[in-house]
Amino acid sequence: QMAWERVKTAKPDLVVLDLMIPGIHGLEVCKLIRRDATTQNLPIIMLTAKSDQVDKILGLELGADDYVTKPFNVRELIARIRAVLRRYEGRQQKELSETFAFQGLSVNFGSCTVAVDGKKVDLSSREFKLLKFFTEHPGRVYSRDQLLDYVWGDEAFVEPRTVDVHISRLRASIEKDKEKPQYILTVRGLGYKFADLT
Amino acid sequence: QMAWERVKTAKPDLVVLDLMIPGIHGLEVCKLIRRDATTQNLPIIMLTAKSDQVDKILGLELGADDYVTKPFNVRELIARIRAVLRRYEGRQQKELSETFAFQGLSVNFGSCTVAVDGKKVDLSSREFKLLKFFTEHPGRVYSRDQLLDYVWGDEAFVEPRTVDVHISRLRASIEKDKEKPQYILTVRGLGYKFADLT
DNA sequence: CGATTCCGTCATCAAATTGTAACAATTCTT
DNA sequence: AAGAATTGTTACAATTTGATGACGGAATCG
Repeated sequence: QMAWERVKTAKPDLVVLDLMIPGIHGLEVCKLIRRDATTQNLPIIMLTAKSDQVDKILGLELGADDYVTKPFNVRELIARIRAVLRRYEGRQQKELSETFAFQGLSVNFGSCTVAVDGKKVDLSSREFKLLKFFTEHPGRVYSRDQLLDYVWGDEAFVEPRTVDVHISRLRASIEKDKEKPQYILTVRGLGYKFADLT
Repeated sequence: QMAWERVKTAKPDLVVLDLMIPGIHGLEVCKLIRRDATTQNLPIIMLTAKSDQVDKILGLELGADDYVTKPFNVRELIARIRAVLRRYEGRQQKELSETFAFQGLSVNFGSCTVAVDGKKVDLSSREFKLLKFFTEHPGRVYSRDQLLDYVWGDEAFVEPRTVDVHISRLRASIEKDKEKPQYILTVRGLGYKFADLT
């Protein structure tokens, strides 16, 4: 549908869906928005003339964030938009500020800090990026080349063995038992992985 | 009480107290919540079966934010939770928008003034905006480009390095120990951040 | 206007980080 | 157990990065 296309291309911060416009099935649009990964969390406010509960409940299950029933006050609509956006920003920030914690290791992605058993640890930016990548995909094995792709990026052309050196430095900073790493594990012949969370 | 423990550890945004659950004295929990400094302003909604006013008034004095009497409509409850949260966020925002203070640094957003250990400090407008942005997002790391986006705005096309210079000037004005900044910290390879409040 | 402040850029210096190679240690294979 | 393959570690040079002083132009204010 047109509306759906526009949402995909314009990437708005919030959508106000008028269910009463003839020819457009607002609920369908809502479903589409919720189905697509890139717009799944987009805030939606529904405008509806019927104040009966059927629509409301339907909307609820589709994940609208608020409703306004016609006839409505413009000021009220604006107030609700504000409220939804405020909530949404909070949500976004929360997601971003997420931290990772596992067996005494805690990583804060927002402040880019790392602590082991509560003690702060200093890492270089590359070490932090490496650790971040690992904690985002725990338990999965990555080859040196893959790590170069994902952590170093496309521009950098470096020897695969360089990864070893950085892993070594990272371990020196965060592993407690030098002999038996508990966070970043070597998978001989394949690469490295972060420990399974189980 | 158990409920009280849970509130302290889980740090919810809002509490719904059911006064009618046997064995739990909802009013007691409410008192406890209001007595503790960290939860003093936590929004509370009370569920009660008796619609007589005695309880309501009691609750009021204890500082509940709203009441719902059984039997109640789930939608009504949700609506009231939304309303209370909306009010509460407004309150919070107001509180936040007044002043910021941290380790001798105090920023007044209303009068656009800054003081260190009580001594007034003069900042240029850009410096103030920069400091304001940082204090509004303490602990979070921002790259130069992000700072240009958020503090300079979309119209300005400026070298990312310019941020360094402004940080340097800002530090010269507010940091006490030139060698070890305590407010605006450098995160090598990533950007800058305001100190963690913790 | 004229003076002053502010802003953006550049150059330079100091310091931290990074990549590499060489060597040591470990694990696997036969 | 010896040799081969793989991984760990160290040292060092090259590069990157950040701090700061200087300077010209723009904006502001009287």
